[in-house]
Amino acid sequence: MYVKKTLPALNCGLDLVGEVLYGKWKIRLLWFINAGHQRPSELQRKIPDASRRVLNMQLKELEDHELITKKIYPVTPPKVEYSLTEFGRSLIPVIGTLGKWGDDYEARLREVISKSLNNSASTINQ
Amino acid sequence: MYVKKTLPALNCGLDLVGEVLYGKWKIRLLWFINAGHQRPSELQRKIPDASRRVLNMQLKELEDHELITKKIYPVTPPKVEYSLTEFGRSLIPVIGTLGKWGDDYEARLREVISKSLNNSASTINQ
DNA sequence: ACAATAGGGGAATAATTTATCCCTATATGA
DNA sequence: TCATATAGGGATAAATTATTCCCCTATTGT
Repeated sequence: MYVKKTLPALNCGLDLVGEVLYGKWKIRLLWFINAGHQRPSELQRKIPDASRRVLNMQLKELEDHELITKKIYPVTPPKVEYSLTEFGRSLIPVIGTLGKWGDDYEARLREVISKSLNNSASTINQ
Repeated sequence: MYVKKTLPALNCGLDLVGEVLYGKWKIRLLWFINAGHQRPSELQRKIPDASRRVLNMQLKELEDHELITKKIYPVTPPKVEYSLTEFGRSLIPVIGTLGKWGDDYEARLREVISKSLNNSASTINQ
């Protein structure tokens, strides 16, 4: 298992938020769980660009940070459901704000993102 | 220069936000620039945990994404000032929300973060 | 002549994160 | 018997991100 070699900086609130939210899919995981997609396979279908493996790992971290809980039903085939904790739920409005900004500026964002992608890649990358 | 090999997913607003904000120091850079710390050396002093190099790289990306502008004064020793664009300024309330959540739950966050750090590292890492 | 200041950039390397591949287990349906 | 669905983990490879080290510019002060 991988162990961090450098300790994170934890000065202000922003550092702390970064520590629990920094991960490519974490915000989306929280968002989808909140939206009622609680089972791993559902989440994987919702986020097809992420590998199964990394979703499990990030879910584990969210669980370690007490933003979600995992309930395992002792049935076959196995059934698992994730839910937001009270703590995790308190993050939802914050993520909502983030998503709203993204939606509000969607066109602008697509423009600047594709501009800077083209900028660095004249080379072929599929 | 490094060129991305996998294209980012850009489905919803959250994906787009992620694309421009995902970077270890970007949010803090925006925050400090907004707070009036506009010169590179100031920013480096404010964020001593980041290397000078990576701050320059992330500032460049923020500039490419049109969230900040860079003004170079033709003097010696050189003087550079970053400012938020109108677009970048629109992000400040969002970052504020994020930071407020971090501040509100500071104690709780420190607790869960250090718990999960200890959890994985029984090994020495300074 | 040399150091300090202010700002940067290239190359190599280290650290971290994500992806791929393959394996486990049980029950159901073809 | 074999495929499918469900959930997950280990090992390894690849991709990405960040750090370190060294170099360059020009001026002012010692």
